[in-house]
Amino acid sequence: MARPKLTTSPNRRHQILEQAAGLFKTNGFNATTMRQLAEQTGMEAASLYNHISSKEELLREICFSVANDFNAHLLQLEADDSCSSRKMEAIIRFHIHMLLTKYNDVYVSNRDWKHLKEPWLTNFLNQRKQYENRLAAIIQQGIDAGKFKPVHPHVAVLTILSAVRSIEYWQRSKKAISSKQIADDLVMMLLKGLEQ
Amino acid sequence: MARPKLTTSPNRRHQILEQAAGLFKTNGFNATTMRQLAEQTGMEAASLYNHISSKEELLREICFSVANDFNAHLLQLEADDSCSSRKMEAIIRFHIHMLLTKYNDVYVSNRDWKHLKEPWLTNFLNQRKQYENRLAAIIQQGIDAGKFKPVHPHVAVLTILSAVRSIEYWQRSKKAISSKQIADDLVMMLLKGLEQ
DNA sequence: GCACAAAACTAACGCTTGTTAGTTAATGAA
DNA sequence: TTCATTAACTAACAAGCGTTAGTTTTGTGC
Repeated sequence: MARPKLTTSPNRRHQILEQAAGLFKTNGFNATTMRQLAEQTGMEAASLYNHISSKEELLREICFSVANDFNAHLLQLEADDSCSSRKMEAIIRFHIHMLLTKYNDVYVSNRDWKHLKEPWLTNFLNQRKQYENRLAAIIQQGIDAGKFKPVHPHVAVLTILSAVRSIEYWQRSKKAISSKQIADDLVMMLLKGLEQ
Repeated sequence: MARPKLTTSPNRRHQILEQAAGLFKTNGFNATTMRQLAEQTGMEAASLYNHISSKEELLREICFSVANDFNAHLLQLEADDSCSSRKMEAIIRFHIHMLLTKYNDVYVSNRDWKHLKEPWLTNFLNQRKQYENRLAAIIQQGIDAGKFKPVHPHVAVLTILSAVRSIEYWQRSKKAISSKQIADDLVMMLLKGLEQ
């Protein structure tokens, strides 16, 4: 009667997920084959299906893991009573932190979410839209308080989120400039502007 | 002895290229099939090869056409003797203008250049790196003149280029906010910052 | 050592892909 | 008319894909 086994099974699955994130990042979701992934994890392609149910499931776990992290952080920040400026700085720094610590996952989630299947695709997009709306609300509060320039809040949100993604380019050659320097420059530029 | 024909041939080829850009933008390069492209242009997949030599050739023409436009504009701007701030604003506005007027091409070039084959891939990357270096030089001049904050110029370049790509998200639903408003907000945020 | 489930394997299926080969109808110059 | 050229067609190939089926090995609890 099916006793639980407690072998290395959960580790193995986690290991597959990590390798998948690396391959997805490097080659893209579509261009990554199950045979490549199998080779990296030291087994045959068919054997992967003892641990996962489909290729898309791997992508799904990556995307929603990242989405959950961002949602959790924002939820915690919204409860805070600091001013809009500090909140926006915290958000920018958290995005940078996520890109630095979970580079593969965030990169794949940013680029390959289109390959999610329904109903998860719709769910993912709804979560993202909600996230952007909540950021826009924070910016609107800053504008109302006279702390931010009267730009359209949604434009500001997308500008900031796009700008933060420039970190993706630095992750590869992060020797030349320190992560802290990049993060500080980014926060400065986005909040105070490039001009003196 | 092979007299030139002057049929509709060049138009047909140009039409294929336009449809390809649209499909690449919507579905991505890999996910776009020659049979889809054939259907859109009203012929069979095999017939396309009377006008083009490969699928990648279509991508190549798109990418290098965009690269040429950006290079030409920068070359012209460098000859100008306006200050660094005006130059950077002109660059930002030109990127926005390109995204608005050649949306499909710029979008595809930004995302799908990875699928170029050698030696064009290397050539494309070299051109892009050179372009970024020339932008960084302009920013460095601004810093030296005390007009820009002393951020690392390459960080500033990538931040600005990434931020400008947020326009991609607006192109779809451009009814809510006017293009001019978005462009002005973007220039303001990047040069003067979000904070008042 | 026996039973049994987890996890590996081999083999193959069904489908899609970009592209080629060979053929046919239309067009325009000589 | 003749004849070369263009541009369409049909058919098919060779390769690669994700996935399934069926089988064998491995490891642990009793």
